[in-house]
Amino acid sequence: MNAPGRIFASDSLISYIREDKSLEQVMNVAKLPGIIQASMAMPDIHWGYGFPIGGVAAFDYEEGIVCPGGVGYDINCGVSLVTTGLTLNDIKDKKKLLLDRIFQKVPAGMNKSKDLKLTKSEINEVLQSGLKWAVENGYATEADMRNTEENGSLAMADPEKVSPEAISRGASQLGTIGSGNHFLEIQAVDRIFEPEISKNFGLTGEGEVVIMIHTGSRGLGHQVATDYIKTISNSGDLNNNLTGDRQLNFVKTKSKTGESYIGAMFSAANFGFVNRAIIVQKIREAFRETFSTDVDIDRIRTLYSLAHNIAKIEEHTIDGKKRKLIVHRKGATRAFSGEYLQSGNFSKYGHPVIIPGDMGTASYIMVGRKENMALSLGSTCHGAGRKLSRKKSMESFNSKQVKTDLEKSGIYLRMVSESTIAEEAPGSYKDIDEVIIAVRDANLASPVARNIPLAVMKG
DNA sequence: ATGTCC
Repeated sequence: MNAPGRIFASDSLISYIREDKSLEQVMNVAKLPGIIQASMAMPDIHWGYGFPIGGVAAFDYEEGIVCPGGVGYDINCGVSLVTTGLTLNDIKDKKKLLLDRIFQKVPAGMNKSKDLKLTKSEINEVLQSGLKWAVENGYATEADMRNTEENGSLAMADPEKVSPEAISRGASQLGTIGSGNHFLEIQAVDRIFEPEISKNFGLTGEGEVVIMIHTGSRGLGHQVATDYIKTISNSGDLNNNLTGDRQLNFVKTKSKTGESYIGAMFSAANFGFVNRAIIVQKIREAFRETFSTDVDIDRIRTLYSLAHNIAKIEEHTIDGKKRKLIVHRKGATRAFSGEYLQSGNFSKYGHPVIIPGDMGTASYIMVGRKENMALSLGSTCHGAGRKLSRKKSMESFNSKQVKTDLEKSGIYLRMVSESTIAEEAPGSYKDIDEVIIAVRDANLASPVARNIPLAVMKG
């Protein structure tokens, strides 16, 4: 190993890590050349391809490497949270109608977008400029853009490095949810822990209705990851893999392939930001149709949108020296404090950090602690983290039973595929409250608010 | 995660 492993967990959460191969994966990542500080893992860590899900690893940007497996297949898988200004009481009679409308407008599962098919040159613009394209074309507001990581527009994106196959897969997937753990959920703010910060984030108070979107760059990002993992493993260079696991292939950032991957990965990330923003627009339409003039559409706002599968170029202080690093976060969320951000909307407390739970349990809005820069390169968890493999979940849960149980708790469920529901049953995941306590006690991030689900749609 | 197979 070229660096130690550093796992953030509580006594009870560490027991899950002993049960799967994620500890071995933390060790594999630690073998990568030039790894800075440590191969890190968040409390929701679990087994993934190559890197563990919940892993963080950084390398020098100029001299070091980039590893597509350290980002994963769903590039810019991430979360957006939308505030409505409405209370639980305002929507109680229309909860089902609202979710039905959204379900009608936002394709999930294998379904594609019917009304939004882009030409090749339009897709190139999406990949190049992300949310800037969405704002210019009426698919997002200026405020949506301001409240998105990097304004939803990664400048180093290079659409020419995205294969035609990836582009064709993405062509009719903007504004879609997908399947697996992706979802759209109507929630209510259940508890506010930090009233000052929650106000700064744009929350009105306990009981406010909010909407959470969890999706990424769909087939487009998946194809980008597949393309580059294949290119690197077929390059014949025996020095780009030390572990035998091709999902841990790496290349020098400044090599031709390294620069191409970064340009393609950032393009896919821009696509992911636009994907979530278009879903926000569809939510606005659904509110307008459901509440007519009773609701102020301008009040439907993006609280924040951010990625938890991405590699970013960031400046960090390492051994007292400022260095430009490429920080891989796979199933880990950026959580920068106000001190680090210095300017912009959230420079007072830090940017909002959105942490989804599984369906049926709570989700959190958090804020990064300044101590986390030295501890985790400004990172925190990305969710509850799986406890059972997809296969084990399918064997253990029955989708009809899951739906009945959710409805008993007052949670309305719309789904495309029954098997996804069994795969994603709440019992497949760790206890989100436990993960949040571990993150808080490790000084990575503090809870600002806790949300509970009212209605959920899945692929 | 994923047109769950090149």
